[in-house]
Amino acid sequence: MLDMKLLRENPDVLRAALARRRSAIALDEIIALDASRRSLVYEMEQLRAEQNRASGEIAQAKRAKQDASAAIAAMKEVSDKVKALEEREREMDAALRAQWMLVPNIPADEVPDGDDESANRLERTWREPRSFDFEPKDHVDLGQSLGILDFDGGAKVSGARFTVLRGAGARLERALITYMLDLHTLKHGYTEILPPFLVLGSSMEGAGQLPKFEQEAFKVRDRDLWLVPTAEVPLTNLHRDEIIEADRLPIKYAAYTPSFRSEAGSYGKDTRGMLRQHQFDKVELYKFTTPEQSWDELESLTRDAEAVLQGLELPYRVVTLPSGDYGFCAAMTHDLEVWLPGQNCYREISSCSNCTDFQARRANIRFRRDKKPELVHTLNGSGLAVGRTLVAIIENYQQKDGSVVIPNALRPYMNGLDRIEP
RNA sequence: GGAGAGGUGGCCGAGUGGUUGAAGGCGGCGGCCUCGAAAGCCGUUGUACUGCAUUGCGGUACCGUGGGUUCAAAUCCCACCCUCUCCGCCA
Repeated sequence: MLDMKLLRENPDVLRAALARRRSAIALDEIIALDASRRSLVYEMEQLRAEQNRASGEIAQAKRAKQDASAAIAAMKEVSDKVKALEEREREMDAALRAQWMLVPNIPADEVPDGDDESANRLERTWREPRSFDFEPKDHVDLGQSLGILDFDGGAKVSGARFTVLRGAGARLERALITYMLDLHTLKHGYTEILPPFLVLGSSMEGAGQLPKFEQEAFKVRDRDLWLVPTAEVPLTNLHRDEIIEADRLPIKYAAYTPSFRSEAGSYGKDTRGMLRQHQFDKVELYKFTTPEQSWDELESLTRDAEAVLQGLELPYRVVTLPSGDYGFCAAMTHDLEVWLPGQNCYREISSCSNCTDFQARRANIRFRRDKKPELVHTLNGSGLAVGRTLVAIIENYQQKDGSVVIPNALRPYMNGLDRIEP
């Protein structure tokens, strides 16, 4: 949620920013709604002030055993008026809030202008893609012939976009989770969190998932509980409605959770394999910082995520998303894209964003350094998407005979196993 | 799932329907005292929105949440949420 002051004091700046973001929000409507609500509130408060004044007088009269029935009768009228105004104010406030909640964060100035991923700005590339002296297969063929990826089993048990991992494949997924958490907690100074995988609707709102992305999320029937689409949701809400002492910042969390996404609107996209699933494991990095720190912290968070790929020796590149391609809460996003030989392209494996104060305002997360509490900045990034990392390992470490070599860094987590063979 | 207790400011804890933003205490901040500190004493101490105003002075709201009664609600009524205790069930 943006600061409403932006709407009142700098509507043109806001309009330009939203245009840059390719957002089709009807600002004029919101501006008009806000103005009429505010004049209504002013009128109501005048009447309330009168009520309070008269109420004191009535109390005094009663104490002095004087008759106050005239004043009480007069106040009855004022009271009715206030109630009517309250009713209207409630409606207008709800309408205004509903619309304002749909306004996305605005991109930072440094974000390149452009519509979609073709306008990505390449920041850096790490390692050249490996050259094969045979035709590399994709993870589907490899995983099935190795008996570690069971797509039929996933479909049988849960339908489309679910995969069952077996044997060394399941072990590899678990090894990756532990490896990533160890790296971030032991080397990068993050505190490990294991949050609930079901959260309240209010938590989804606090993190910006609702109301806009309702159809993207899975909900428990008849209860106000949602399956987390990312650990970002519980992590954001961990400090909801808090005022954090400034010397505790930055707070850095690393959390493993599965992520549940309905992937509505992506029918026919990535249907083969396990690149796009309804459930995937992810280790998420999350930071609460001061406004001054947040841009540096975005860079270090991105580096922390990169360290996972470097540790696994997987070739990747880092891009900055263009203005028209932003997540709802993000002011700037770096994507990490890993090279997938089986797809012959780079694919997103992590998305690292500075949400500035957008989430913090919704979730009411502040810090105090002087007298006045100020909103924190929040940042999040995958460190990494575990399922896609598994895919990247299978495809990048495949051998001519169809086996897959285990990256050195993971062998301690695989009980010394150095290769998965049929 | 059954029975009971309770939710008040950063924390603890009072609060008869009428100058209650809310006693008291703790903590925090400022000061006195001291070579310095502790103790003691004095003072101060929320958030949001908003009007005038640019150190400041007002207004409104906020006592789990949402409704209701009333001229007036922390206080009365209703619903819901959460926490705790006991019983049952369960990994």
